[in-house]
Amino acid sequence: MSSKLTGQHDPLVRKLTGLGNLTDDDIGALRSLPIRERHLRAGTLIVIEDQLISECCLLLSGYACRHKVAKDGSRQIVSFHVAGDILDIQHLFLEQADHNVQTVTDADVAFIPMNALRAVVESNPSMAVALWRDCLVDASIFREWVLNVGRRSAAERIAHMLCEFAMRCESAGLGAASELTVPMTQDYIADATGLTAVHVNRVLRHLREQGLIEGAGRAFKIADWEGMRRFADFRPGYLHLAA
Amino acid sequence: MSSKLTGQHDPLVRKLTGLGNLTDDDIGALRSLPIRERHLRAGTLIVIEDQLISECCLLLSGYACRHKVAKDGSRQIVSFHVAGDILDIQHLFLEQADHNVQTVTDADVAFIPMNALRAVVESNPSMAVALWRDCLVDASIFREWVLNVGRRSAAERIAHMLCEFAMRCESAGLGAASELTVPMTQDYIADATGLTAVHVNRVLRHLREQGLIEGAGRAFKIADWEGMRRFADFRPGYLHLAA
DNA sequence: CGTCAAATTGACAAGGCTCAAGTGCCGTGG
DNA sequence: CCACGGCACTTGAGCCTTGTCAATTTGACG
Repeated sequence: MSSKLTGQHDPLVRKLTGLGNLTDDDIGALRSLPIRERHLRAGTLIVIEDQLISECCLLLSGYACRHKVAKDGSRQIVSFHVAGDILDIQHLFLEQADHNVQTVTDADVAFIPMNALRAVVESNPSMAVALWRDCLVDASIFREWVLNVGRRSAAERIAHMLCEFAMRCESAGLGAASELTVPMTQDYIADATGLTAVHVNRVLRHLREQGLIEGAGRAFKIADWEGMRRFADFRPGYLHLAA
Repeated sequence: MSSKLTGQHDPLVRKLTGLGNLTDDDIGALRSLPIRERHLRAGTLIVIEDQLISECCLLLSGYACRHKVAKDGSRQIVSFHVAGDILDIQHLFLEQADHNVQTVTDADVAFIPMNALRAVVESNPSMAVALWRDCLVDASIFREWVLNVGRRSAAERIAHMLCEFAMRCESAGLGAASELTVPMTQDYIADATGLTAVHVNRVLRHLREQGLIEGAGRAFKIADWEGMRRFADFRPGYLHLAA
């Protein structure tokens, strides 16, 4: 189960060293965390609202999202996640899940017992700071999403979401933002922006006509990064990425 | 400046003991934090986006909000705060502000040097857990706001926001949720829900006609708590209040 | 009593939703 | 190798919720 010799922990180590200064000791502690690895098909639910959580889930490859469901059954995605992201670190100190976590594509995930993680946090202050900082960045992104969904037009919302997603992929080491092909369906984009899939489709056509994105159907990418950034009012300070 | 003898620290102590088990030692450390107290008029900006932050602001009385501004100048409020709330704990580990903080009413606030707070966190693990937990609850509320603004009708949004606000006031010791008179103007409600003030006015009239709220003009309160809860789909689990 | 911010109301416009039909793509099974 | 089924994408027509603009009223306070 434990695995000091393989590279399973690498995405996590990469992520956390980007968040703070980890000592060799910290990294050793990270690498000795017990891990249960799983391959999941697209659309698999990992965390379900109201569940009691005892394991922390780390995304090793693929994409995932967190979402909540309204009274009428409609879904609101509250964040997307890429390789290296910790999907439910909030359960370090909150027992009960307040939202669902689901894979968007096929994905490899690693489960770490929350107790083991709590133990590492207690004995490694700089690890605690890195993880705490990760929580704070998460919260900052949620704030930007409230603005995005609350005060931007449909086209701006979608453009902003795409800019953020591309930049986070780039910073996770998945390649240049301008080369990324978007992995989610128009349904996912709709649920993330508070729109309907039909309207997302129309907006994407519009963005394509403006030359801001390119590529047909479900395989498109950002064609004019600077134009998109300006159109979407994307100011990435809120991602708090290392300079 | 320091003030072991006065009750200035009490709202903070109240808040944090609700978040975790603090030892006498922790509370002593809290009470010996240096504090600079100020009275602020309604509408005063406390934190401004992009600023570098060196002090933490605690709300002692009155109400405050955090907000972001879109390209076109429109404003999105991302959270409201009540007495006892820590307004910018995120700057414990994020240097730069990604949003503004502003008083909604006249308010008393206390500024604590961020360094002093970091020192307390380092030497008092249970304090760290309580503050970390506070950050996690904050984030959970932001997620709910994304759902609120993204997937609920205007009336449901407003009703939900009012339910949350009332319940948080109650849990902060400001009196029963059903007795609270709402302190913000229709402009604030609009900016918090992603609507216009005109439409908020129309919706409030509607809610009044339904008997869900009562009271004229700027002084109204929830008249039918159970009805509001049901109408707004308000399930307070996401507030992670102590049982 | 004047002033100013907030609330209120009406008429009209528009952005985004709903419903419905049709297309393209890909994996599966015969 | 082809037919089939399913899912995602695409497009159109009409409607509805909410926004815009503008005028008026109300209430608090000096």
